[in-house]
Amino acid sequence: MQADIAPTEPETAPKRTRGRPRKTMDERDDGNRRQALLAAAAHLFRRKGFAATTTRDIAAAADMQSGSPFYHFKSKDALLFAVMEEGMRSALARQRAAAQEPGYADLAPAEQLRRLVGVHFEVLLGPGSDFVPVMLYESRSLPPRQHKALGLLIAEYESLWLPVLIALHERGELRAPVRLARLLILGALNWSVQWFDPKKGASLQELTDAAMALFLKES
Amino acid sequence: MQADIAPTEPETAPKRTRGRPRKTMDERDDGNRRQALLAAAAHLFRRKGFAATTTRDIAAAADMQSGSPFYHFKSKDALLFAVMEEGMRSALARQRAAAQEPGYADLAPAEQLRRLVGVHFEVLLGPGSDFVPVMLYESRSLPPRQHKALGLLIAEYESLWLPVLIALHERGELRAPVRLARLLILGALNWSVQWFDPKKGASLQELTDAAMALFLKES
DNA sequence: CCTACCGATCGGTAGG
DNA sequence: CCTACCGATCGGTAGG
Repeated sequence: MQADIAPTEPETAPKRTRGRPRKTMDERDDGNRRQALLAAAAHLFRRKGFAATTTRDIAAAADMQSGSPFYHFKSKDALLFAVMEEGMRSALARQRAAAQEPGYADLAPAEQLRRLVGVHFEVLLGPGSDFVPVMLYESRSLPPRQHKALGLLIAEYESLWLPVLIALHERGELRAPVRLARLLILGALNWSVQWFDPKKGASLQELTDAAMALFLKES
Repeated sequence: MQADIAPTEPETAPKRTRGRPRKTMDERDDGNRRQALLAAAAHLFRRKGFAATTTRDIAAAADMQSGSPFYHFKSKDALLFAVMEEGMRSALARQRAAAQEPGYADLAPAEQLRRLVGVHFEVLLGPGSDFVPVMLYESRSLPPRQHKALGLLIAEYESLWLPVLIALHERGELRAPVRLARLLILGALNWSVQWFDPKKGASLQELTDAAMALFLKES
């Protein structure tokens, strides 16, 4: 997802033994400093929350000085919004890609739901998954205007689930009312951000299986 | 908890027409100022988050001056912990009361789960339900020591669910692995804090029904 | 509990 | 992007 042209580091003299690596030319000219800021912000916002994270924290994590984030982003709010927007666009793209794989349309609804759930867990818990969790847990920190803009993307994402849930409901494999079911199901998945530990416990595959077993009558 | 020997307030003339009501004798002597602070803090922490809430905000909401909260609580952290602890103790007490109603032990496991779910929704979304949501969504703001203390109460609360889920699993009414099922189920319920609107949409009863229909094979 | 206040920190900016 | 800096705000305290 992220371009990561890792340069060699031509430091002529090894001056430092602690601290993060100093920026080299390659890194600087790259125009990827904005991405570095986004990734640092996403990580810190997820770990400490938006309000408790300092723009100085973010700058340091991206190896910059305290004022430099404002060269790339107008404000701290703008950084938050950019993180969330990137998270949602990426999530949407991944779900759409999964739905466009050959043969997807012929799958049984239960199998289609399994794909949705699996991709959702990956987006929430897989590698590089800081962006969407920030979106989920910090949206109240957004100014109203941007909150509304985000809402459109969220609605789009949720709309991907509806036809599948309707089909399952019609077949009797999902008994709860469809719209409430969607809220409850997404809640069950989203909450995993709070407790999932990649270093121990279940794998994403096991999680997906458990969710399917929990929600569906037959599968 | 704190002695509160409040003097009478000999205002000879009514000077104000705006602003929240001035404390009267009854309110002041009460020793309930601490409770007022707790309720105000819970409300604001839930709405804006812990870090984004100012001790000045809280003081104003409890009709005090900016320094006064620190007469009742050692620090802002202490206030947060008190909110969370009260929330968990109340939730535990309500679940235990529900489990002690006559005939509860003879209920089918599905019916016992329904009680657990119903009380859980009330604790999260019913009147005066600011305390537990704060606990759910702000626990990362707690210092480690208090985070651990809270963890004990949470474990106690979760332990109430296990026997019921095990019984359901044995009967084939719950197919997912019990521990994962508990995490997913509580997640589905807890997430309702994000979207539930008491003024429109489903009632708590409908929510409970939908959750039961979603999770259980027969009921 | 209020008054008056302090030291630290924070988001953001000018100017290069 | 860095340097140097500002104004505002914040948690907390002394002293009554």
